[in-house]
Amino acid sequence: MNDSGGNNGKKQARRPSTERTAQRDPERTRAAILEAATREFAENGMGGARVDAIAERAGTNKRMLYHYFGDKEQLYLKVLEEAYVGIRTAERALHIGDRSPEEGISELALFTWRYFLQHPEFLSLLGTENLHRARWLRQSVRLKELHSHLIGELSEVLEQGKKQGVFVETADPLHVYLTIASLGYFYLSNQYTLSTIFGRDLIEPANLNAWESHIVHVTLASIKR
Amino acid sequence: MNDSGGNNGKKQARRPSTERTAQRDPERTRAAILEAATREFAENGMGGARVDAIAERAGTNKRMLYHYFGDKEQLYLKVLEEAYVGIRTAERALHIGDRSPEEGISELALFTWRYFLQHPEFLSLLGTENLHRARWLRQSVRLKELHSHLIGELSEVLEQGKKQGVFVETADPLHVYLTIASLGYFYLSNQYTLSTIFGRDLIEPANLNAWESHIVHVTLASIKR
DNA sequence: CAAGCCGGTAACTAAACAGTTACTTGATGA
DNA sequence: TCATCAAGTAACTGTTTAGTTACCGGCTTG
Repeated sequence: MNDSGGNNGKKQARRPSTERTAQRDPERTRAAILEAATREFAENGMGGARVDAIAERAGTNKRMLYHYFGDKEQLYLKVLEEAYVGIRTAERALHIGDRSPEEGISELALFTWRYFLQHPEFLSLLGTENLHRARWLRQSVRLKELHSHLIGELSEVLEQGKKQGVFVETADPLHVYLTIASLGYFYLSNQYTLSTIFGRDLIEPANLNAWESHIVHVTLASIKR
Repeated sequence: MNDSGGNNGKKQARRPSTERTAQRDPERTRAAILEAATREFAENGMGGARVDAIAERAGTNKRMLYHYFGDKEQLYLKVLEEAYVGIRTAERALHIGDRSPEEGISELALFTWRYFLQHPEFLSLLGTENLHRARWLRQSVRLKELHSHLIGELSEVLEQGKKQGVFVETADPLHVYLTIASLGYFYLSNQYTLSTIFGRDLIEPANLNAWESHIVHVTLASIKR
């Protein structure tokens, strides 16, 4: 009775691993798990993502995942935080106040659109997090201060434009940002249902370029005097 | 040894049900399942929705769900189709060509915004379906013709506006619709993360009203000559 | 130079899950 | 008045899943 099965309630010794151990590299393993998790959560949502799939994608196993990140929920929050840090960091490098107000707004709109286009996983993660009513994001302490900078800088550009008489007095920084983000987010995140129901391939380069111009046009038209 | 458990591999007779059977009503049961499924899928996505939870919410059991709808995927597609039929049916009742072109566009924008506001489950279902790249919607035969009417009617309104000289010649019906839908969809579907990161409660009535006006303003500003 | 810690593996477990089966009940029409 | 079929119940099953445990081995340090 040395074989597997048949001994109730008692653990039995496992066969020792005979495979050669891969080179150790904690940082690499951690980063691989985070990247694999980003893809898995983006493709399948929080509910559909599989811990086994993440471990396999990362070329490691579940034990390491739990070792570095605690559990599935904490790993998910880490992924979400990193995604936000990514876009806000790139945004800061823009310095939209350096040129004319109109160019500043146009630059922000173009940046946002292109960032969304190049980071579909960011859009997916936002979608998943909102499905769950920001349940995990709300727990994050890191992220609240990350966003005041954006609104502050945008506010300055708008003020300058108002002073120069090119923007209307009612232009509001949050509204302007939400307008830019709305137009980019919806077009890209909903491209699959939209392409299906309207029978037009929205991701085709000609259509993408047209929408890019449209975003800049709409944003400026809504605030120009 | 007549008790439960202990006889391997062989089925045993089940105790007959002693509970009183509820009144039979196939239509009611079917409708209850569909409504419960709509809520469950909207709240948890396709991956997170539980068949047991749907049955319980509908006040019935899994057997009936499989009896009426085949399986989880077919039920989900039915829910999605009904959601689209719902908005497109309400939209048709608008007759946006009956007044001036400007009023027509404004009416469509207001209708879309208010419909989104009153049907959060529709937005959630779109989000889930797009996460899966319209995997199920693509299989639907019913829905493709449902949308040509919308674009057709919108196109007529725009043409009339161009003829009257109030709209620019470049105004495109799909772009106009996508603009309206973008501004409504993003604000509402992403309200939870947005409220969290910007520290402002977007669902507060004052903010909702401001955004409603904003949508109409932006849409018209983008096409007015 | 050995002891123990840290990075790593793979098998294991309890619970949850989609889907099925065995059976009951009520209505209808021949 | 009974055969038949549709509506309904609840227990069951095979599989998947998040999370755990037992064990391994190289590197660092006392």
